[in-house]
Amino acid sequence: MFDQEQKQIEEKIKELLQSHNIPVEEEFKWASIPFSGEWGTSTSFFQTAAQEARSGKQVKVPLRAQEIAEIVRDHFGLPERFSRVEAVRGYLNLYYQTGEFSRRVVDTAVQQGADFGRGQKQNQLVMIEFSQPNTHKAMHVGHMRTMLLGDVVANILEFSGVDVVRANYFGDFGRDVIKWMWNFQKRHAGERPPASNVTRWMGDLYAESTRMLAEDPEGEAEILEMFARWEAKDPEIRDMWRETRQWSLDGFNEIYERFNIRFDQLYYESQMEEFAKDAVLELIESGIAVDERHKGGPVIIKLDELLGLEDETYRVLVLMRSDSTTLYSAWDLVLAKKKFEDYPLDRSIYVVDVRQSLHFKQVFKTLELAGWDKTDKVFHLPYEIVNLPGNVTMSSREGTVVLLEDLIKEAIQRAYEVSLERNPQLDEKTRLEVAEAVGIGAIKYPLLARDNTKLATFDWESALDFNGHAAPYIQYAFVRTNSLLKRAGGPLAESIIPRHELETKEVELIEKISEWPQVVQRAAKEFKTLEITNHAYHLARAFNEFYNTCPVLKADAEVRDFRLRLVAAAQQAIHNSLEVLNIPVPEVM
RNA sequence: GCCCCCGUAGCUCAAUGGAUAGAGCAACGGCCUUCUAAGCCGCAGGUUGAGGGUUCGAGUCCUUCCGGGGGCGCCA
Repeated sequence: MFDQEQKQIEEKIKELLQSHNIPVEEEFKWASIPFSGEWGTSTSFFQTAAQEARSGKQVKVPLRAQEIAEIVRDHFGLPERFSRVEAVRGYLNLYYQTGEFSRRVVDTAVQQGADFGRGQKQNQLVMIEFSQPNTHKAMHVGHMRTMLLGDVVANILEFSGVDVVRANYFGDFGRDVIKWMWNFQKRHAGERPPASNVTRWMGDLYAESTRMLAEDPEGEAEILEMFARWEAKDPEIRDMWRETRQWSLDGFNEIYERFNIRFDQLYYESQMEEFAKDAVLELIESGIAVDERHKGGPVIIKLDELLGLEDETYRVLVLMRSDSTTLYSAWDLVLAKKKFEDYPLDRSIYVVDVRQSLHFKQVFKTLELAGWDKTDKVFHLPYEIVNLPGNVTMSSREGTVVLLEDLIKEAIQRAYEVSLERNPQLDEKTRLEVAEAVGIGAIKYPLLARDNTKLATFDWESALDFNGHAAPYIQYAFVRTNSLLKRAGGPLAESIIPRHELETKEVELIEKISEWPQVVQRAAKEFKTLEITNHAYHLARAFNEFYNTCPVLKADAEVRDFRLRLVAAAQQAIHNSLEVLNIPVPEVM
């Protein structure tokens, strides 16, 4: 937010160093000063000193860094709008004239409103593929991570200035789907799904199909036959498939709506499968894939051999079964290209769990070998899965799942109970809205606040714990800002330079608000939702501390006017961070 | 066998290679006739799994171990 000042100071420092025959760093790193009640920016001279040492000068780096910092301090004077400059342990610390900078931070947040922190348009188009549920199965807590990660990374990129296409890729056919239909036809012909909780019903029938198959000696053959009819596009089977698939898709949409997640582009595995056979044949023709079907084997690509690698690295990719049906590796080859045919993409991101890392390495390498020129634009964004206590993997087949529907229901119920306790006089309609917002936020937050590479373990107790570092804490801070501004009534005062000595908590809050734009950029660069949750939490905490220390409505007129503007700025920053996280923002709690 | 990830306070997790490694939970002690206590303050808690290396500087990068998890030819 203070790029201009930093640039100017950079230039001055460079000149100064040059005139002292001290080597100049190409790039300046600016960081905030560890907080001590004042607020400012700092840079260090360790690298410069180290460069001197390397060029043969006899210097001790830390001492020399401090020396340089002092030289700069002494010859620098006080830059405009700064209150003081100090040289400490190799660092040059520049303290802001808090009044002027505070005004700018507050004004920026208030004026830019919903756009506060939004990056400049970059003329870049990125596709993010996420969620990828399998139809005819339930949606469980394990499916939540890709949904939330994909959705919020998309928001982050969008907010940072990139154009985004949100894509979903449904697993809508295959053996498991046929198995479901086989059981449905035998035991549930003519039935319709219930009005709500569709995915549970679909999941129950899937589990039943697994049980029934185990005790039905004819089952295997019947399923194979049905699969063959599906492949032959038998109208009866295709109709049943389309209809039942839609039930699943409708069920998924219930959950997406609950989470406020939308997609711009839907892909289906069945769609890719149609083109996959030709793609595989081409790879055989071009000598990349090896056809072992004549000896009862599959069609494979021996990647390491083709690349002349001694160590096992890419291993072998199987594209087609010995019975000439294609595998998902082949579909992914088709889809990767199709995305770029559909959109002029600069980047194509796959949000898929870490267990598929090798798969994507293989697919991308295969495309490269086949001469596709866009493999530098495709990127697998892996995340660790959600387990159950005792390192139990969630599996529809094993029945070791916590259904997403149940979690959502429980979380909202719990939020409702807490609301009754905390704020009894709320009317019923509002309370239901609050419960929804708090419940949904509470289950989203923990996964977004965890590094993608870290395994998550689901347990009911912590999932329903709304205390401390959690979404309700941030939502509550927002509600407090809201309450203050409402009570104050009327429009905010005009832009104000505070005349009073700012309280530490005020300065701290202003600093957090000022950091928001750069947090967005860093999160976008690293695809890290964690950056946003951390910052939202820090904003909320800074506000809560301010709230407890600094009277707003009861302060003297001038202080009150400034603090109300500060509250509005904090509100905006908190609001925008929750928006990016796609966590609901309740007006009251 | 080859490859990937994780290891930080009692527990769950943070920390663009930068200054004194921070939060929450749990424990203990305070703060509601004062802007909503889903809050705030205090207290305590650490050989960052171990060794070696790179660097002015390492929880962070490299390397060797140890412990845990995951992936590796016809599931997705």
